[in-house]
Amino acid sequence: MTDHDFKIDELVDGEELTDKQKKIIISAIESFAEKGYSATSTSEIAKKAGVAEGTIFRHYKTKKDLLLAIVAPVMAKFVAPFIIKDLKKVLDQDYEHVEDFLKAMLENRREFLIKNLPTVKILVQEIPFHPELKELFKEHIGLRIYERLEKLVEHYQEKGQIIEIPAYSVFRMTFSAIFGYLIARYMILPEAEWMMRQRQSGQSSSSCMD
Amino acid sequence: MTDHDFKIDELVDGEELTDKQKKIIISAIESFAEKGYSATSTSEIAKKAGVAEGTIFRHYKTKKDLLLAIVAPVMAKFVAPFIIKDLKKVLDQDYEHVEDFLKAMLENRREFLIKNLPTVKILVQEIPFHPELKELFKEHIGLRIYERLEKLVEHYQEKGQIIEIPAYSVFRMTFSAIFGYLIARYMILPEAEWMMRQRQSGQSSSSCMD
Amino acid sequence: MTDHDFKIDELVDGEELTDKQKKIIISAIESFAEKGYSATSTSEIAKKAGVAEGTIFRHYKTKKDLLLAIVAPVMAKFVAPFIIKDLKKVLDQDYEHVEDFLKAMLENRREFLIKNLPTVKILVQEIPFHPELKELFKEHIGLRIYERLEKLVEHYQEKGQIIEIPAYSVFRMTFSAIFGYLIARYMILPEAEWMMRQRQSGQSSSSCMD
Amino acid sequence: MTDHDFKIDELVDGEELTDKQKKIIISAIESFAEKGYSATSTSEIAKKAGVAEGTIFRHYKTKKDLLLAIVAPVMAKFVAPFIIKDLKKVLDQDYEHVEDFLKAMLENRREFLIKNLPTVKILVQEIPFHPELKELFKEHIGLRIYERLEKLVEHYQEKGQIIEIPAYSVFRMTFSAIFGYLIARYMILPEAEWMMRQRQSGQSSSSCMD
DNA sequence: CATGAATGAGGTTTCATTCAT
DNA sequence: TATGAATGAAACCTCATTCAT
Repeated sequence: MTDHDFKIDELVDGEELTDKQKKIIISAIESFAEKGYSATSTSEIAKKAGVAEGTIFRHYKTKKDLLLAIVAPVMAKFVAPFIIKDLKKVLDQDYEHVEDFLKAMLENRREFLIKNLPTVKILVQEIPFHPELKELFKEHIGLRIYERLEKLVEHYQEKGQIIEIPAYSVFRMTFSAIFGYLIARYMILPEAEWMMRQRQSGQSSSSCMD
Repeated sequence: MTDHDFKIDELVDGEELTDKQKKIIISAIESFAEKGYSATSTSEIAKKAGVAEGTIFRHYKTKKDLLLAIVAPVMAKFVAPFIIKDLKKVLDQDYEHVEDFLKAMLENRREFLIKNLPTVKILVQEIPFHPELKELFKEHIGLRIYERLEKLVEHYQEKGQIIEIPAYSVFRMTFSAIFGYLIARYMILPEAEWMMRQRQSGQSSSSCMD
Repeated sequence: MTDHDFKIDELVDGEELTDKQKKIIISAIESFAEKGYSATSTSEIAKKAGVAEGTIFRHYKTKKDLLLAIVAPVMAKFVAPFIIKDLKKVLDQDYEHVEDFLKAMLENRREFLIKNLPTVKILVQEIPFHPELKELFKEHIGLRIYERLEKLVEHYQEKGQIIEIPAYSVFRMTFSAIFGYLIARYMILPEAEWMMRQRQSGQSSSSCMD
Repeated sequence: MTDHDFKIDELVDGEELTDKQKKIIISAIESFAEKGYSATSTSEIAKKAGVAEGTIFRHYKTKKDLLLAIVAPVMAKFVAPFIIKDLKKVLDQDYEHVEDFLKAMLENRREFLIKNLPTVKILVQEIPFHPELKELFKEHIGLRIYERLEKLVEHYQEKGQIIEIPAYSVFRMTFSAIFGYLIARYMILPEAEWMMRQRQSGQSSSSCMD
């Protein structure tokens, strides 16, 4: 599934980007993640990217367009593994138990998150402030994924592995638990380096919970 | 424990605040929570508070001082319940099992979070961008709480209720799980109203997981 | 009637303008008249007025607001003499013949134009490019004056002094003739100093046609 | 005399203009007339013309060159009818009375103006702001026409049809009257569609004064 | 204490123009 | 010849902050 991400990576990022455009994107990601969208100035991005300020606006009509150009692909990539055709069957045969499914999902999305840490950080930080982002998120996650997961929940409920409560409650709880954990673990805690008194480095441990 | 919060409330918030000062704080909280610190202008806050632009700076030397004046108290209130003297004994007698302790803590901090939603939102949103905030957080949470919790972990480890891994690992996992959940459940999901297709209202359910 | 203009002058211009505001208006009039609205930069106006650029925007939210603040009063002043109550009677007794009325009007508005030359110039130059200006003009000139003049035309038609064609045709012809003349004479020709080979100066001659 | 205009049309406009050049000119005329020279951007012209931004500058070194390329021909065309050799004789035999001459001139130049409305509009709008334009105008109108008209005035003064005042005064008055009228009638009034309550359409009436 | 006019640095964006392709 | 990416100066405008009243 990882290679899935990869192909989409190429499709979305590599598509027809001039050299300077790439530099702009990279610089913007760095600065947005570090200081936040509002607190980052376009002149700063330009300087870091080694281009003239005007160049940014040739490629992205506004500063917000630049934000969207950064954040939209990570949404697309985020949903990719859920879009596999006939999801139900595939999962059915792969994962007898919900726990297996959840484990796999956690693992899979954790990898994704680590690989796209700064971009996801920007997305999570900025989503509350930009209606456009909310809309994008709704389209990608809401309308595309939610209904698939709903079926999935019902499937496992039929198998008696999930209690009989509304699917959206299951979803809400699961989402809060899994993504809450990922966000806290990889995006909030790492800022608090002071906590790491013993082992410093972020060993790419593969255990599910560390 | 709720009344505990309350006393501190008075101590910190009510202490010598002029009428205009209160209006400023309220307006600032509203705007910061809605648009973020950087994207909120002081003139906007002044207008919403019904005071002159200069008045803000009479009370808070800089815009960042205003942010700190808002965010510092919620940190203080957040740690309050952990500061009870002789925490060990108290907890020891109250909670035979870790699960009970965790349940109580989750419940207690959930109440706190709900009561201070906008302010906590601001704190969580802005902490990554302001070294001063990180420092404050470190002082409050890090140095005051962490060592207490460490002892607590060791206490439950001695009782055989927690496996023998470094205390900081236990802390990290627990923190990620509990606060990740709270953040996702109360600060991220509520933005996505679209998800609520069936039951709309946020019934103040008291079950631990909803 | 001249003193009429004057009182309005005070009312509109002098009303509550800070010292710097006046300087800004004066500088803006000068620059707009000389180079046109679009070709004049706010920084230029600020420099000429001896104020910071930000000061302009404290008083006029946008550059266009500044233009309107300059141009709106001259419209108001322009219509003033037509707003005298019971216009019909007054004119009736004053001017037996249309020619007398037209002469008086030409003379009167000529004085006005000369006294407000730069501002009127700006108005005439910019009106084609700004829908807001057109709207203002329509309100002031169109709806207020046109109907009064219509009655006037009918009045003189009854007296047999104007041929029986639609009032708006009379108005259009008269307006074109009188104001076309004034514009050409006082706003276009003076730019062509080369033509004045003999007598240079613009003596404030009072003959009706010179 | 109309066909006169035509030949010059070909001479000036058609001379060696590539397809793209024509499109650029047409787009520029449209935009300049609508928004003014300063408020029109070259990129806008390029887009409207369907050419690359750089293409404009391949043909016209600067934006102002483009303006001149548009405005210079209409000046040339404007003077054309006055340049007929032996003007004096021709006019002498054609028009016994000044009134006839003026009538013919008004009629003739009105046709010209209507046929070239957008370009003349640009010329009239921009002339006050561009010394180069004033210079061009002076060369064309001033030095070429003025002296011819001076003779004409003297001719009619000798015939006793014009009072004995300096020729330049006659010229000024006549110019103001005729061109003021044309400008007001065809370039200012048409912007005020609100005035046309009765007859909407601009019937190409041929009466001298409508 | 409170005000709000004033500031000037800095923000985003536009624009005429150049130049390698 | 035509293109359009790149430029950087300058445009309009915002903002946190100061200070005389």
